[in-house]
Amino acid sequence: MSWTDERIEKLTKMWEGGATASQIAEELGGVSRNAVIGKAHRLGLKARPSPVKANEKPARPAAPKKAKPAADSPPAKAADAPAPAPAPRAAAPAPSPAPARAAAPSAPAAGSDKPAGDQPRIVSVGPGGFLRQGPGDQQAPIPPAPPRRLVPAKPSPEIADKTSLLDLNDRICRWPMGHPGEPDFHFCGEKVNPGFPYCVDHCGRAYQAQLPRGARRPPPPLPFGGPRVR
DNA sequence: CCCTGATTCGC
DNA sequence: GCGAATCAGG
Repeated sequence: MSWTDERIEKLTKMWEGGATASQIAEELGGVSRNAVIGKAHRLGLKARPSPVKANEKPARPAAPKKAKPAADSPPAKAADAPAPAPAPRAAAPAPSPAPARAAAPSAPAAGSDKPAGDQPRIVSVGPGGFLRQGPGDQQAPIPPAPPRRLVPAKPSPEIADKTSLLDLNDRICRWPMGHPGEPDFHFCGEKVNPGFPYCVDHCGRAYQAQLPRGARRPPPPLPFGGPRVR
C-alpha cells in the first residue's frame, strides 16, 4: 500500500488522537505497526508518551545495533579521545510541580436528566417515533447535529463511560456513535423510547416522520455517518 | 510472554 | 520515502 493523502490524514488524526500504532495499522489496513510508526516519525509527529521513554539516559551507547556488513571504524582504542565526562545534561530537571490531573474528567455528555428548559416541550412520541410537540413548540424535529463522529471529550481519546457493544441491552439506545473499529466507537446508551431500539432523540432520526407534502428534509442522515470503505 | 514506541538501516 | 528488524521499557 502507499501513503495516500487520505491514509496520511487518518494516520495523523488517529496518532494525535492517542490511538496506538497497532490500532492505526489495523484500521488503515495493509500496513504494519512499524510502518505506521515510521511514517509518523517521518511526518514529524512523534512526541507521544512512549512506554520506553520514561526517562532520558545521559549516556546512549546503544549504537552498535546492526554491525554486520560495514567494516566498522577501526579499533580506535589506543590513544584516543579521553571520553569526556558526560556533558552537563538538562540543567534543570524541571521538578514538575505536580501537573494536577484534569479537573473535571468525566464529562456527562449525556444529559439524561430533565432538560426542562430550553428544549421543546415534548408532549408525546407518536407512531413511527416522531415527536409530537405542543402547538407553540414548533421547531425542526431534527437538531442540527447529525450522528457524526463523536469526538472524545477533550483530553482522553478514550471515552470514559462509553457504551460498548457488550453494554447493549433492550433498554438502552443502540444508536452507533463513530465508526466501528475506531477507538471512540460506542453506542448512544440513552434509555430507549419504549417500544423502539433507540432513545427518543435517535428515534427521531431513525424514523423520519413523513412531513406534510412540501417541506421535505433533504439529507436523510444514516447511522455510521455514511458508507465507509475498508 | 504480551504490549508499547524509537531507532536503525538496507532497499 | 519506506518499513522490517531490532531495541528497550512496561
